[in-house]
Amino acid sequence: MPSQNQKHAACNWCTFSPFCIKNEDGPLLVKQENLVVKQRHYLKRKEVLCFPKTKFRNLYAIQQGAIKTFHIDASGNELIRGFYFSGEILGYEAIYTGRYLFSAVALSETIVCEIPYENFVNLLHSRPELQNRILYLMSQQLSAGFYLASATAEQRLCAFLLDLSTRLSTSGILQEFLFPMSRQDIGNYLMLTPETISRILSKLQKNKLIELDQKKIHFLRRKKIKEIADGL
Amino acid sequence: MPSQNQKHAACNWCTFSPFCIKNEDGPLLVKQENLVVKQRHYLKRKEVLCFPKTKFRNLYAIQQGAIKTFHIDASGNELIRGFYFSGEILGYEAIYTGRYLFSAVALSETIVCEIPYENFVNLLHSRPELQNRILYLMSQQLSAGFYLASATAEQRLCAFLLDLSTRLSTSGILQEFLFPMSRQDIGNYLMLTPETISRILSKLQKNKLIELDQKKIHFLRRKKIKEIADGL
DNA sequence: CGCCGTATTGAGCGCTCTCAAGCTAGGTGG
DNA sequence: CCACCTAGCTTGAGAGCGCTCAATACGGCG
Repeated sequence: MPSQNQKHAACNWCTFSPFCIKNEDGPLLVKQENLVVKQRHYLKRKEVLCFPKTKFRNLYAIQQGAIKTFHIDASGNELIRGFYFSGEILGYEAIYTGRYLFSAVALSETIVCEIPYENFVNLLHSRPELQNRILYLMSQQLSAGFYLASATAEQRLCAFLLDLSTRLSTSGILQEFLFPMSRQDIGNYLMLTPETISRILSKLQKNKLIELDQKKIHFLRRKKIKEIADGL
Repeated sequence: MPSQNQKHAACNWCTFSPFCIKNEDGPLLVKQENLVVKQRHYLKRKEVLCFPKTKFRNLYAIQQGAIKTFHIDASGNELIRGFYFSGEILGYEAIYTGRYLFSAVALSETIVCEIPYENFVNLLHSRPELQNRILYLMSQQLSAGFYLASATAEQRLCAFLLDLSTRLSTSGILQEFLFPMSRQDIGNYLMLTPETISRILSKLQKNKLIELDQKKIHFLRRKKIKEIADGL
């Protein structure tokens, strides 16, 4: 379990922070103005945050760690809908149906802030200046993962690597990071098999565009990777 | 140009109607409480509604007709992001960046209601009860096109056909409708070539699951189509 | 150390693409 | 009214990318 004396630095870049009064001690239950009640959950790897078809009650802000959302199709395949990292919000899709559409599980030890939707709505009503912020946040998610439409496996994977490198960094762009998810997860997300992911990563390494060491990836020629992602 | 004396029946099922006072005569400029000003635009086939990178000012409600949004990638391919039909809203993605991300063009003669974003926000501030509605609408778009992740061409196309049949109907589900877009557009949207679309449609017809007559499609065995979409 | 989940690498197959040739429907002008 | 033209659709043959199946290697953890 992550140490509790980290003063929750992640809150500083959480997209939800305008809705949230920071508290450095980080008690499990935080009550502020009776409006947004946050309860922190500490999840172990593979622990489930929510199940599909269960009633939608909370949005979740990822404070630390990583979450994947997915559902299992009729053939038993796991279709990954998205990844969520520090500072990102999960759950907007469920507002529409009133039920969660996907499973959400932790990819590593993860801390999430639970945001009861009812309280969230009440806060929005009482503080309309926050509306623009939430419109902004939801709009942002509408254009997420645009590169999934790219034609080739190499294009999609390169775009995904660049996407990860910006989202996993807390400030600016990283030339080096650790994959929070397995090759299998990457493959499911990009509609490819883990073998294909592995082969392309090996090829990128052979061509000196990246360096790989297990979960660690280091960009050697980011610009070239961007070109591949954009389709030359 | 569509006749103007249709009393705008489309407004009845427009998802945006809670924001909008209906007016049967349909003047080009509608002012209501100085809040949401709608200007109706009559677009001809292939006419452009907005360009990528231009400043975001308006949301658009499709009153009649059909719109496609797309952008051109570095290789010159047209990547289709979505289709919008009667009663649907276009433009949420642009809130985030403040600029339109895509081109939007009419697939046929189309009437759109222009909704200045600034007025829309003002209305939201003054009538917080509409907030839930807009959260609902944006949430809905977050799960649109989920079937794009399906593995095979046949799965994606069958899911697309079912999606179209519900969205093109104004009430309930249609067993018969006209394709508003070309095979090429369908292909671009589903990451397939027009030849593949054509071949699969022919195969579905040969197997007596659908009947085809040019742009017209008729479902003979909807349940079977659903099974294919779901991956058996 | 031995186990098991995950990653890598290889060989062969099949789905979808590419390229190319007809086909159909709608529009235009004589 | 018909000949022609064009754009979009259909159909076919062959190629290639990514999948399947399988063997091996690696690494964390008991």
